Amino acid sequence: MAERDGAYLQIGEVAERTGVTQRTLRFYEEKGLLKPPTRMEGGFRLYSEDDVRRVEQIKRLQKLLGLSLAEIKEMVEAEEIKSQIRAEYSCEADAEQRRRQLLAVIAVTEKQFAIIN
Amino acid sequence: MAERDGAYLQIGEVAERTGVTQRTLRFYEEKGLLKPPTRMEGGFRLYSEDDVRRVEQIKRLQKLLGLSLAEIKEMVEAEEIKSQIRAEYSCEADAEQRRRQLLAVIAVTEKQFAIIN
DNA sequence: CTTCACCTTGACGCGCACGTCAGGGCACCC
DNA sequence: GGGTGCCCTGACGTGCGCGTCAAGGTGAAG
Repeated sequence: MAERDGAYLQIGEVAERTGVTQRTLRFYEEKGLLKPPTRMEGGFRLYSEDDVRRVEQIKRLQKLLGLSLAEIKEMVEAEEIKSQIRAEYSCEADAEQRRRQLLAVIAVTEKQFAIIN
Repeated sequence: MAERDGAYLQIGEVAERTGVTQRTLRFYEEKGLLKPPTRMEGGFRLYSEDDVRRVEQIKRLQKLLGLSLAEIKEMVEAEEIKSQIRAEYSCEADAEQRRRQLLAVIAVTEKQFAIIN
């Protein structure tokens, strides 16, 4: 039943690509940071490119901003809701995205201010 | 032997001012993030305003940039060396400070870039 | 000299973010 | 059917950054 084999990745490949361990990927799933991926009949996890991008986003938020996984989870859940909204009201979702970018810029600017004193 | 009493603070006052606990102050000292403060005869710690500023700097680096205490310790030690150099070659030290500010700005800009994608 | 708030040094505990086995199943190739 | 390599789920271990007692010393007031 393997349709478009190349589009899905096993956990080991995702680990190698993103630089996190398999344990970490399962841990993120357990904590609700990654949605449970599809599985093959045997139970092996099959990740999409979207999942890979989300892992990279998590790493960025964690390493660059020092956010906890709980905080990142909230952001991820907000993303979920946002994309659901976008599916129905696209222009509102775009505004939401712009607002989020601005908030990020503001946060960074505050940091800059604090560092320079 | 108490000359200029008001210039020195006990650990409880520092804790209240900076918003960290007494435990945290002792922990930072233990880990080399704060230099051992002067003591009164009985053993009570006496902190200077400089110490207070350093605690606030540590909190900034920790909360805003998500640095580990080990990383912050390295920065603090670099500060130490820098101020020693400044005592001897002041113009060179100023250049060093400007370089550090620029490095901070670059770090922040990289973060900004990463967040916006 | 007593009282009471504040301080001291251990030492154990805890939540987070995983690491690291143990014991077993699955996929694919020969 | 037998390897070989990748995967599965527990479950316990680990380092960091402190929190939290325990047991006792200090300092200033009365």
